[in-house]
Amino acid sequence: MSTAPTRQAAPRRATITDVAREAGTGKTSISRYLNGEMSVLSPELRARIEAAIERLDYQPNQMARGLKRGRNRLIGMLLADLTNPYTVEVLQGVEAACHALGLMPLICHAANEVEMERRYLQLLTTYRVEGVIVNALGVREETLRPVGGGGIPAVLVDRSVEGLVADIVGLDNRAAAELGTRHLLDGGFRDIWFVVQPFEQVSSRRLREAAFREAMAAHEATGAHAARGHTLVLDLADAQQAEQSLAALDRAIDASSEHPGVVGNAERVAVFAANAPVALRLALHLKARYGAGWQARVALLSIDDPDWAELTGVTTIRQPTYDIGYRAVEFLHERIEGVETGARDCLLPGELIVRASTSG
Amino acid sequence: MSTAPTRQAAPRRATITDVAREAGTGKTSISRYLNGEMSVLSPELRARIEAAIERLDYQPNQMARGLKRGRNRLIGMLLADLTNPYTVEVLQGVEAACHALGLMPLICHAANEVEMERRYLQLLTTYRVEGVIVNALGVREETLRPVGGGGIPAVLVDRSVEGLVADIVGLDNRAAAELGTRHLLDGGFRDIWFVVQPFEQVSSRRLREAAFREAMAAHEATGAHAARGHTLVLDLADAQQAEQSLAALDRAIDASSEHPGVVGNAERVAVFAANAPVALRLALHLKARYGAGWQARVALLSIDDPDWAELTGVTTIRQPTYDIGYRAVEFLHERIEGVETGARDCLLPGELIVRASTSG
DNA sequence: CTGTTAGCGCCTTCAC
DNA sequence: GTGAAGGCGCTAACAG
Repeated sequence: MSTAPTRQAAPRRATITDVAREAGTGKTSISRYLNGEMSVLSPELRARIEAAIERLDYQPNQMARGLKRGRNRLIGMLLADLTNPYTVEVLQGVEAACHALGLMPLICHAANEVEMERRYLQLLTTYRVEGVIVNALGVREETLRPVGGGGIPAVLVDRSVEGLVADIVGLDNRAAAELGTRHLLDGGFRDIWFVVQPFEQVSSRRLREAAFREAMAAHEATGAHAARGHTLVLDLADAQQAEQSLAALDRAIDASSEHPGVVGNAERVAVFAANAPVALRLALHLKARYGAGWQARVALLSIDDPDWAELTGVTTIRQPTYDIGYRAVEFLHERIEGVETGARDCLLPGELIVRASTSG
Repeated sequence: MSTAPTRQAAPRRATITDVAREAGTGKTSISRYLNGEMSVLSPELRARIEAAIERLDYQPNQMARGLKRGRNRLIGMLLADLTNPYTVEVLQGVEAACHALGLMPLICHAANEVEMERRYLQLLTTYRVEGVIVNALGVREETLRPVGGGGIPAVLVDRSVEGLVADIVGLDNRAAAELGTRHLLDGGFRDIWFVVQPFEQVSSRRLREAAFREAMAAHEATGAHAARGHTLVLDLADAQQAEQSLAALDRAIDASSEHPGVVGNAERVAVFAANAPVALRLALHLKARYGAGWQARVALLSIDDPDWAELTGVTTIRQPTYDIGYRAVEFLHERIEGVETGARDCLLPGELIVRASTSG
């Protein structure tokens, strides 16, 4: 009458067969029980199964189920950069939606390396994820080929991928950039610098920059006070380039005013950061150069609303990050379930949060 | 001679059987090829296999391999709170180590909800992960039971779990808290508030608080200038409680000095935040209450070194987060490979980064 | 209502 | 060197 083995070394997890034996029935009934087909089970059998499962601490093997059913409820989530708060916030929405839909996200962090991205993508297909949510680096369509037509369903977040037709959800970049630019213009700023990372590859950056220029041009056309707009490319991954860019900005600031603190917005340089990482880099640089009072010299405005914006009083345009993540999963889920509509765009609006930086 | 089907609807991924047929051989040889047993394959066959794989764009199904081999190279990573920059940084180390060791991390975010944590843990075992890295909430051992003895290998990050014996890697909390306290004491501060989230459940918080008190006591014993230490519990999840705590702090600050800006450290209140989320909450509150010049009133020091610390000139104790994540995976890997040593502790040192906040 | 029979895609003896 | 057969844990027809 040996009940429990004394040595608990590697107590191989109970399988469906074990449970069947324990309950004195066949595997089928167990399977039915697991899949909630209760109506087809006599209360008596059901009770026995319940007991057996309990006794053996049985938990069905998802891998095996997946293998058999051809769907494992796994989806991939490819992230370009987790140090960007935007990404983490989106992730929260993704997690929540996955949970609600019974999906399990496999999170992969490319850490801004294209090669990593490629490897992860391939790894994900190897695990037979049912779909992928991609917040891509500026990669080519070919890297994503397996994902697009004929491949596994994909939905893009924030940025599109050249040549790849897929659902995309993200900020309404045009509206957001315009909103910010207009806010600055309305505030009386006449010298506005739009600072953005190299944007050829990344659609959202491209769109923001273009919208900025258009908004400036539109303002020009109204004949209101003259204002000059500049686009400054800041490559956060290239120290050399970054230094140069920042130096150019410094020159503009130095030229704009010799009397910090007593100038109106018309004399103050406004800097419009295309996203939080850029804004942070700018703020750190400006503080290092102009001291704690740097904001008297420069008005910073940023797309994205990181922690420190409130703390430093920087005006921002907050993205509906949680919703972006949530919607992305919903879209993907629909695709997985077989929806065949053409590629959809889901553009969510940003929210302007005015703080001291642009009101001074 | 139909080569490619015109309709690419759902081109079921090629299986090992397809490849075998395409290469005109048996599945066994394909399997051998996949597992790198090249020496046992004639160059000729090997070439044919290579070609077939190429032609079919074949990628072995990890799930099936896992099912057969009993190991799927998946590990779970349970995170208490992704909004804490600490977590993200640790994650980077984890990702890197996984990559190096051929593991695939399944990342789960409990978002500070114990119930979520439980669910994810159960989900992870369901996917038959080979091990788990846990940055737990203040949960009971029972929740983690499946993980500990007899269950799947686990290694803890940052906090221990009561009653659970497992490897743990994290900051040397005692040394870090002592380092910070001494820095404050050396700076001449006489009124020091240690602010920490409810710490009964979380070992790292408990250790930091205890070390703080001990350091204060030790200072007392030296007979140097008198200094008072207070522990303030700040529950970030409870608005009511938080308000009260902050009010208590405010009273202390108000009492300490009526002449902001002209006081030395002896008159200035020092606040030692047990981690970044606490520090942020404090900074936001203090700024709201005392305005942009709040740092003239209060000296803030924090364990953790978030983005905004440099920007606002706050002194910090930086944790070796990347290494923590990396080591955690290494430990886990060893366990997976069968290492049976007793539970190990890996305590890594923090680094004091002195900024303006504590030098004024 | 319940059990039996085939596989899902892959690896692993064990023969040829 | 190579291939056929069996089984990992589970589900999905089919019978009873």
